[in-house]
Amino acid sequence: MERQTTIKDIALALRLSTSTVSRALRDAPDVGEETRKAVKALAEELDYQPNKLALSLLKKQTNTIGLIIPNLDYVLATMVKGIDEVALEAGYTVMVCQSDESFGREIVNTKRLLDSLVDGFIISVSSETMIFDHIKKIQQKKKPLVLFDRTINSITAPRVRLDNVEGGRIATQHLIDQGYKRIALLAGPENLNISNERMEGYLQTLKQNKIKVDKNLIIHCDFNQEYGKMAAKELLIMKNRPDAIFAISDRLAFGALLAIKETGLKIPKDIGLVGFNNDPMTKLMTPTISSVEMFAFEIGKATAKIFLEMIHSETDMSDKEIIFKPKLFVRESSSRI
Amino acid sequence: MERQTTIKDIALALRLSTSTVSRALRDAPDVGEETRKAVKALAEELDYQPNKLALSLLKKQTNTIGLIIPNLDYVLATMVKGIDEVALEAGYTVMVCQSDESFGREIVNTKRLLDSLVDGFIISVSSETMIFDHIKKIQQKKKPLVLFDRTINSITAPRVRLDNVEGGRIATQHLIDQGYKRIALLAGPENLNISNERMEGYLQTLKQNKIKVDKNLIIHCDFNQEYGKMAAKELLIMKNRPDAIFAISDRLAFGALLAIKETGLKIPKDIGLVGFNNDPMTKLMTPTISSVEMFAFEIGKATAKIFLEMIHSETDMSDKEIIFKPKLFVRESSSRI
DNA sequence: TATAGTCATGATAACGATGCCGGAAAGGGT
DNA sequence: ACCCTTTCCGGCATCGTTATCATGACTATA
Repeated sequence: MERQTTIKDIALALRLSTSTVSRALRDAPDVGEETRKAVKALAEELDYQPNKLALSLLKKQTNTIGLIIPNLDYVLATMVKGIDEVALEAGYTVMVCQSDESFGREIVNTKRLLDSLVDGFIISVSSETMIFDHIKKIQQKKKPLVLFDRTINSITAPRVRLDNVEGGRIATQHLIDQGYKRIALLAGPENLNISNERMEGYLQTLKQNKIKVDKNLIIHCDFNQEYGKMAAKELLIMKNRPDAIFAISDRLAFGALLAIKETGLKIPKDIGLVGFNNDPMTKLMTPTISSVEMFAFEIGKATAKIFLEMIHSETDMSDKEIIFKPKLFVRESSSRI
Repeated sequence: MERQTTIKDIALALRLSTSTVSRALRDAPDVGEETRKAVKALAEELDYQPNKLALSLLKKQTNTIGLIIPNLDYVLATMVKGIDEVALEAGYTVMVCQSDESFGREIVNTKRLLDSLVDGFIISVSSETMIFDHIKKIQQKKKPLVLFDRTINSITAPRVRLDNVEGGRIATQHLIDQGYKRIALLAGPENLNISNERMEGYLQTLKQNKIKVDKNLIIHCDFNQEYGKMAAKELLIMKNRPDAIFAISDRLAFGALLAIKETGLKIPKDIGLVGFNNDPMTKLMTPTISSVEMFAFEIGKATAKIFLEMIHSETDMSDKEIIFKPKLFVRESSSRI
């Protein structure tokens, strides 16, 4: 690890004080024209780069954002890309930490990032997380915090998310419109609010259409195609099996698709299927799968923008909430009419 | 941004010097038992956290790894997870930067991370990158550097990668063993060595089996299912169409699958298909797609381990190379016998 | 000609922590 | 009574940079 050239080296070489060199480099006034030129020339020659650590220590600002996410699946990777793009543009670097859906890891990550003195946090909580002390701690330290995607109601902070209830509604209504009568729900983990909100939309829509809710048609499982397949199997062997499945995520829908194929049922004739996320893979399955687009990239960008706004303006934004409207892409798996 | 308690606050409150407080907190000798207890108690009470910036400045070490990757697709996300896991364990934080397959972005990211004084770099280059000055600069500054997955031959640095030639071989040989005669290759960008290595394996195997290479059966395209589909279409409408396609990545294979289906050809009877990466999705397609497993998670872990070794030992490791052996998972898309 | 006002620069403290050196007090051995 | 260890602690420099204030040399004005 080679020693970096510092402002002091330049000062010494030019018989100037560090103050003058510092001013010259920053184009501050109060520096003679010749001096400035000489300093800049030497800086260039020695490949001088200001030491960010020293600056951060002084300014108490690291230009770094701590990003904590549960995993790196298609949706989150896309959101990260959106966040990254906006942050980079604004001169911020993002430190991505995966909690891997584990509460413990999320706490460790939070602590680590707090210690590293990131300027603030952007968080999507893990599915295990039900206690939010670690997040409150961030706020106690008065660090900017923005929640996105999987938000938390008991924490007061700006949030960016999809209107998941609406997403559940449009998916369910679409299935009903296609003539499906017994619509099952493949839901995510029980305490995950994005899942519960989509379920809420599902329930509302059934009620609105005067369809009685059958609790047996609602199954919770982790976001994993294996579980999705098993859960769907369970549904399909029921004596009074559903004639449509609304999966709360495409991963689950993919699993369900497999299960359906194994039973020999025809899609969309015997059974309909709608997923969520609009993963590009939905277009590649046979049949192609209808899915709810959630505008992950846009959500990512909006999240980063709010974060930057929080950093730069001192106004309280804790009640700010940006909600994106979902859009259903109808494909073969649910087109019966 | 609340003011953090510092060692000075504790010193002042306890009428001690900062030196003593510092020693007490670090369990250094030369501190009275009572003093130590008092300091620790107060530190606990005030929720004292040492300022990492100050430490980094002093020690010239940030405990941070700069990770530059071209994108966050399934394979890379899995590798990142492996790197993350090992790094976290060792007390390092990873700064992930996506170059988004752009040469310019890769340079910007490198510069940014260099300025942030990361302790070293782990890099998988973008497909556009053909000039490596930015990477040489890292080495000039004597920062540890490990290349992984998409490595570079003209740079002397430890590297961790798959034996891609072997991967190309086993996939091609498998297709030949299944009785396919005209095997097409859906390759990646022309200057990407992982793609070229897999192609090399393909060519070697054809030669070994005394099959003449038909240049028309080799198509280069970006890693994107749309392009994969278009390229496959091109192949399929040839007068003398191939009876098997070896796609250099599963994304391309998925595209090819669609194209094949649209032409009405039967898989694996009329045409065979093998992909690369063993993306979980291969198991969900209809038919399921044979694919070459590349042990992404293990490659990630091995990469991080080498990096840590480089940091901690002073021995030169620039010729270290870890090569993982690929493994073919045969599925329906190529099982004709 | 004295005084005020530029202009260019230097000196010093500060950010938060550690490492080294030195020194006071207490105790032990001769 | 003297010296030498130990034990415990404070002072100072340091990391690289900027902010604030001070200084010196000119120049313009009354």
